[in-house]
Amino acid sequence: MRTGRPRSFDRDEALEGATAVFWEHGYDATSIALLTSALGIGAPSLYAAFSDKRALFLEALDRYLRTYGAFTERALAEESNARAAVERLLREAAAAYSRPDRPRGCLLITAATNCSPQSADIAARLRELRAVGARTIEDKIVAATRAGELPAHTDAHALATFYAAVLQGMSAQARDGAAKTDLERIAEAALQAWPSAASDGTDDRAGPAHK
Amino acid sequence: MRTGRPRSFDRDEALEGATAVFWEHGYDATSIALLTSALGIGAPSLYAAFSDKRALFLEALDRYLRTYGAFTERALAEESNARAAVERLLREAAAAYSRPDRPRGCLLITAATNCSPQSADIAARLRELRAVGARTIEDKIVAATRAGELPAHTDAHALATFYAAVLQGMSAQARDGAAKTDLERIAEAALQAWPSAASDGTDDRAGPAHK
DNA sequence: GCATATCTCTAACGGTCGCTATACAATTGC
DNA sequence: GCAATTGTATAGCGACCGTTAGAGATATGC
Repeated sequence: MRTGRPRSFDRDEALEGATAVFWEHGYDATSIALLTSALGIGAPSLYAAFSDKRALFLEALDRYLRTYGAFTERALAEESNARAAVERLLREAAAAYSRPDRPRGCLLITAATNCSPQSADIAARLRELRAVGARTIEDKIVAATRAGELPAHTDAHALATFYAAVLQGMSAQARDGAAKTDLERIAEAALQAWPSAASDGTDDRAGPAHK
Repeated sequence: MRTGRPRSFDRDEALEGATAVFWEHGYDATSIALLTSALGIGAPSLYAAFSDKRALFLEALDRYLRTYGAFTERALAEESNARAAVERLLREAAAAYSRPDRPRGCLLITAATNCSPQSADIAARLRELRAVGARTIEDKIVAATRAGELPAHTDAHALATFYAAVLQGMSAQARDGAAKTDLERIAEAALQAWPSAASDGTDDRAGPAHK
């Protein structure tokens, strides 16, 4: 067994708590004092377990994406139909962003919206990860278009950017206090922009999703 | 004439500069040092002219809403047709959020997304102003519904919340580096959710905007 | 028991935060 | 000219920032 005085707290529990604080206040506005008081541990213990604030945030982010935020990848991977995947994505986001037992909105979207110049790299990292997510949606749409599920002239990039924007808007609305049903209605409205299968690419209603 | 040593800078120019800094970094992440170096004036001059950081922000916010952000109110007030008003609102937002000579996105939407507990009142104020904006859209939709411009069963609150979310999503996308054309395509896609005039309230395509 | 290893606590580091006292500069009124 | 008034520059306030040294606590190995 490992020698020395054992840690007085559960590391994963602390990481969970830190995730919640970062989720609520974002990277810059979360101070070490806020973290230590929320976790009930001293600063030296926190530093011994997680190196420093930046590393702790990145680990919390990673954990978030593998748990609370994993529904996005799952929806896109598990649904074979692209429209069903996006619908599930939006509906699960409506639920995930408004859960009463968790901070509202999405950590990936909100945690580094306002940041000082010295944490610009954190903001850049989150932006990059959001771009990966948007790209995953776009790839799904491209594949569906090739499979004939969508009109041949579908502008996958524009459509993916639209749904990425809707997710960001839903996160913002959740933070502004929107109810789960409000978010669900946003999701339903956004699905109206999905190009109809009957479209031949000249249909005005599907305009923005075509070139 | 006014006695004493004259101010060495133009107050309104300084306010303009401060607006840009707050717009870029948000309230909390904007330090006095960042402001004074950007404006080229000393801290005592800034405090003499604007009281303190909070008052300066609120004044910059007020100025922003009367200038850069005024297009929202204008679009809703000047267009008699609700659909035309929302379309103009979204298109002007696409342009306003991506102007190369200004910070990207919307100050009202982004300036207090991440904030420490001690600036919670600033965040609350911005949230309140956003709610007023959403309410203005909702009122426009209610009036249009009464005028027969929209189906009688139109859910004005849901539709207004959707477009408020789209604006927030467009602002986020602009901050993430989306091009003006990307934002325009988001606007076009969002307009697909507008209930068709021919709808009788049982049309599935207009579902989310009806009760 | 004792050495060793690891964690926790108190206290404090240098740096930056928002903000301001004080001294000096520049103007008007007379 | 000189008093009065107001802005600017330097320098520093107390508070908090992220972070860590040093001392004490608590486990294992033998």
